[in-house]
Amino acid sequence: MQYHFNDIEAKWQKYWAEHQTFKASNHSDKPKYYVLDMFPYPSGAGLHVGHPLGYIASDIYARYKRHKGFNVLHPQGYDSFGLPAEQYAIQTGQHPALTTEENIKTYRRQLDQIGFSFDWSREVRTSDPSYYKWTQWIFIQLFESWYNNKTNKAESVETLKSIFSSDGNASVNAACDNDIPTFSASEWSDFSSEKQQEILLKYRLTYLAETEVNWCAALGTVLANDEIINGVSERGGHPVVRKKMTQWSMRISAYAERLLNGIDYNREALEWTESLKEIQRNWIGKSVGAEVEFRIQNSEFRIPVFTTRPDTIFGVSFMTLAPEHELVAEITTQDQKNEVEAYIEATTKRSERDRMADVKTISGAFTGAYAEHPFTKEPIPIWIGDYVLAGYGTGAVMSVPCGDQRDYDFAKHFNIPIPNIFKDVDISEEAYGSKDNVVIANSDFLNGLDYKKATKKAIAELEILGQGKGKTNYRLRDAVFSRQRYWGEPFPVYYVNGMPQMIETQHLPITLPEVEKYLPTETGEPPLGNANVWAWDTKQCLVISNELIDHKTIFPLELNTMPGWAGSSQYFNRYMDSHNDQEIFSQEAVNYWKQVDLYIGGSEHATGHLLYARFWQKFMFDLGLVPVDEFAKKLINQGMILGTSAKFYELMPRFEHDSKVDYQIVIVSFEIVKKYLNNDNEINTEFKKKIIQIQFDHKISKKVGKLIGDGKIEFGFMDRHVDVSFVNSSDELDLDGFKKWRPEFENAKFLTEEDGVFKVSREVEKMSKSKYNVVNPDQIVKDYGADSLRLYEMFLGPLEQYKPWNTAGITGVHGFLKKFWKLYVGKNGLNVNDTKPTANNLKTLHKTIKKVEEDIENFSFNTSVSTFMIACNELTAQKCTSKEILEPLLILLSPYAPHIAEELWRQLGQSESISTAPFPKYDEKYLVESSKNYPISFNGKMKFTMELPLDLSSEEIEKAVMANEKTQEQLQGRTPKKVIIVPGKIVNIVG
RNA sequence: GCUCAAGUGGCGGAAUUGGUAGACGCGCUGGAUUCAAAAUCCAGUUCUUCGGAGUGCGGGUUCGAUUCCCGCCUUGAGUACCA
Repeated sequence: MQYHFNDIEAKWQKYWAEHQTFKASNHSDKPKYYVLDMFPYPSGAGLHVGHPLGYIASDIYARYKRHKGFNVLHPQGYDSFGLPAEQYAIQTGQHPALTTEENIKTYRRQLDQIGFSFDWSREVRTSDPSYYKWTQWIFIQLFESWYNNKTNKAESVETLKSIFSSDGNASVNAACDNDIPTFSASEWSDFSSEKQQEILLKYRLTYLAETEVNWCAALGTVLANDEIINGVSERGGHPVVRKKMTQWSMRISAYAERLLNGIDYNREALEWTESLKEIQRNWIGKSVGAEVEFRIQNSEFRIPVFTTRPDTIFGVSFMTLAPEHELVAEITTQDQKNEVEAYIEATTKRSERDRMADVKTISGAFTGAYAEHPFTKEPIPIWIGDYVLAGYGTGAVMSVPCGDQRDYDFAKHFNIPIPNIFKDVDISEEAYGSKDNVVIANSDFLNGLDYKKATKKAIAELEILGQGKGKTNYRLRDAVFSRQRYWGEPFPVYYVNGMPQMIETQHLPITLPEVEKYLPTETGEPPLGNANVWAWDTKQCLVISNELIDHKTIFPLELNTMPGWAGSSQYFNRYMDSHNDQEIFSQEAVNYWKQVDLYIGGSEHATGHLLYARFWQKFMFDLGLVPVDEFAKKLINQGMILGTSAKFYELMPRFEHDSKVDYQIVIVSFEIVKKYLNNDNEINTEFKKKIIQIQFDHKISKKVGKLIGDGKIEFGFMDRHVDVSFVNSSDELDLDGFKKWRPEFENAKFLTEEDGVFKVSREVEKMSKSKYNVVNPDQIVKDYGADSLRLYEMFLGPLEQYKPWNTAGITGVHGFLKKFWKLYVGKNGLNVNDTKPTANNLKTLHKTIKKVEEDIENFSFNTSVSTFMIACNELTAQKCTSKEILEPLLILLSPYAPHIAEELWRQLGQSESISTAPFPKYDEKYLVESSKNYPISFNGKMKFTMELPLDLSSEEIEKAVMANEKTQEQLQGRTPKKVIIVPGKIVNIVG
C-alpha cells in the first residue's frame, strides 16, 4: 500500500471536525494549558506559506500538551475590523462586510487543509456585533474610570465625584490632563452640569480632547504613533501631518510605570524575549529628572521645563520653546513679532517627514522675552526652535550648550554664549554630554559635586525656592482612539450639548449602520456622517433616523469608529467564554483559564497590540474582572518566512529632449548586466555601441540610435520583479510564459549571452503580491500533503529567525514521510507485529523520545524533524517491526505530522484518536552505553580514538591509554607532563 | 547616533555547565535500476599545493574555544532632534 497523503489527510480532518476532537472544556480535572496564536486579518490575498509558520508551531505545542495530559485551549478567530480589511474592500469596490465574509471563508479553507487542532467552536470575529458588544462595553468601563496615583490603580469615577463634593480636587493625585484648575468642594457643587462633565472628562481613562494628532489624508484618518513608521503611514506609506483635532484618546500613560514594571521587576510573570521587552522599554521611554519653573521677566507667566540634568542648571544660557508652545504668542515682544510669526509659519508648513529628514539644519527665532534664572536671577533670552518638540515634556527646554550637543549647535549658530560649568573639560569643539567623570564648576553651591550629588542638591534647592521638583517623564503618549473610517466598532456614545454620554450597557451592541458611501474623505469627515439612521433616542433606547434629532430626547451619535487594535486588546479573554451574552466572560471561566500560557505571533506588534493589550488587561485587573494582570505568560515571536524574488532588467532611456521618441524595448539577461556594468553602475562604452546597433537595426528607432550616438540619450538598467513561477532553479526565465504574462514585452528584444539562456537576478525579501514572489500553500498541500508542509516549515530553521522559503527542499521531508510509511506498511500490508524489540530498537526509541521532548519544550522544532529522520533510518536499517517500538513512535510524530500518525495509529488497531494518547516516557537505562570511543588527543589535537568501557575510573582510563601502543608511538619515549581525563568525554595528553 | 540580535560548507542550518565542528536536509558528483524518463536505492561531497588549515577579523584566558573575555568589521531589527 502506498502513502496516499491527500486521502489520509482529508479523512482525518473530517473525522476530527465531526468528532470535535479538539473542543476544550471549561471543566476538567486535568491541568489547563492555553495556547494562542495572534489571530489573522483576513486579507484578500489569502494565506501564503509564511502565514502558517506560527500556527504550525503553536499547534505542535498544543498537541504535545494534550499528549502530556493537559486540558488544552487552542482557539482561533479573525481580526476582521480595521484598515487592511477596509482598504481591500475599497480596492475591489465591494462592501467590507462582504469581502470580509469571503476572505474569512478562504482563510478557513486554507487553515483547515493544514490540519490544525483549533477549537473552532470558540471562534471570534472582531466585526461581529456579538463580539464588539464587549469591545464597546470595555470602552464604557474605561470612560467610567480614573487612575488614582495614590492607590496606583483605576477606580470608578463615582468615587472621584464624591471626593470632589466633599474635598474639591486639591488632594486628588490622578493621571489626568495637566490643565485642570484647583477647585474646592463648594466650587464643585456650584459648577454647571456641563462644567462638571468637562472637568471629569480630563480624568477619565478614555477621554475626548483636542490634541495634536497624526493626520493621514490619503487614508482619510488619524493614526496612533505606532501606526507611523519613518514619518509615513505603516499601511500604504502615505504622508502624515500633525493636526489639531478633537478625538477620543486612551490614557495609557497612566499605566506607563506598571507596564514597565511588568517587564523589569516581575520576570517570571512575563517570559517574553529580551529583545521584545527592550522594544517596549524604549517605547515607554522613561526618563528621570526634574521639572524646573522659570519666571518670565516683566510678566506673570511662568514656563516649566523638563530636564534630566538639573545639575547643569548654572550652565543655562538661553531657553528654547517649541514653535507650537502656547505661551509663544503671549511673550513675544512687538519688535520680534514678525520674525517669530514668520518662523512659526515656516515650520508648520513642513511635514513631519521633512522635519525628520533634515535634522541637521538649525533654525529658530528670538522672542525678545527674557526669563529669570532661578538662582542667579540673571536674564535668560527665550528662543523658539523646532528642535524642541511640543509633544514631549513641557514643550520647552532649559538650554545648556556646554552639556547638550543640540543646545551647543543652536548657540553656535545664533552666537549665544556657551558658559562652561565642567571642571577641566574642553568644550571648544563640542558639548560634553556624558554624565560620567564630570565635576561641576562655576555653579555656586554645586561646585565640586559629581552628577549624582549635584542633581540631588539642585532639586533640593529648587524645592526650597518652590521652583522645581523631581519628575519622571515618559515618551509613551496617550493613544488616539478615533478613526474617521467606516469599518470599525461604533462608539456607544451620543452627545448632549456637545458633551459625550455613554449608552447604558444593557442596550449594547450599537451596531454599525448601513451607509451608501463608506469611503474615507480627505478632509476627515467620518463616513458614518452619511448614515441616515444614526441618532440615539434616550426614551426608547434605540438607534433611529437622524431626521428626528431634537436635542431634547433624541441626540446625535458619535461618528468616528474605533481603531483596529480595539478588538484585539481583549479577544484572548473572550475565547475563554466566547458565547456568553450576559457577561464579557464568566468569572468561572476566567478563573479557570486565567491567562494565555503560550502566545505566538510576530514581533511587529511589539509597540501596538502587545502594549495596548497589556494596558487593557491591567485595567481589567484593577476592576477585578481578571485574576492576572499580564495576559500572556510566555510569548514567542516567529520569524518571517521570506520570498526569493526574481528580477529582470529593462534598458531604460533617459530622454533629455524629445520624450515621445519611439524606441526598441530591450530586456537584458542578468549575466550581461553584470558584465557590462562598471563599478559606478554605469554601462560601459562597448555595450553602448551594441545598444546603438540594436536601435538602428529596428526601423522605428533609428532616430534613437542616432541620439544615443550623439550623446543626447543616456541609458540605464531598471530592475523589475518577475513572477517566480516563470523562473527555474537555475535562475533561467521561461520567455514564452513571461511574454504571455506581460504582453507589452511581446516584441521586446531579449539580450542574452551566446548560449541564449536568459537569466534573472535573485533577491530575498518579504513575501508580497506586488513582488510576485508569493508561494501559495494550497499547491504545496496538493503536491506533498499537509504533513510535509508542516514538517518542512519547522525544518527550515529556528522558529524565531527570518528565513527564505525554497520549495525545492521540501522533497527531503516528503521523502522522510514516505520512508516512515514504508517502515509500517509494506507491499503486502502492515509490517508491524509483536516481535520483542532488540536493544538497538529500544535505544533508538528512547533517545528519540528524549530528544523530541526536549526539543518541544525548548521550541527547537527544527532539530526534532532531523531526529525523526535519523530514527526512521535507524529503525529501517534495524528492520524493526516491533509494535512496542513503532506504536509509541507515532505519538512522538503526531504533533508534527498528525495525519500520517493518526492513520498508522488506527491501522495498528487503535480505536481512539491518537491525539489524547499519553506521551511516552523515556528510560535512561536504554541509553546508557557500556563502552565508548574515546578521542585521544595530544596537546589538544585529536590523533586517534580508543574504545573503553564507560565505568572505568580516571586512573584506569589513564592506565589503559598509556599502555596503548598508538599512544607510545605518539610519545616516542617521552613522558607526558599531564594527562587530562574527562570520563565519558575525552583524554588529552599534554607534554 | 543610540539600543538589541546575529555572523559556521555552494545553500537552509546542527553542535555551548568549554571536550571528535559541519548532524539532518537541499544542491552537486558518480553508480545501480530503466528502452528512456520520473521515482527509488547505494556511495561521495568544508577547503587543501595532501604538510595541513578552518566557525566574520585581531588579540587573550585554557591542556583544549564555534562556545568565555577584550578590541574591531559586517548584516539585520528597533528607535530617532526625548532635553
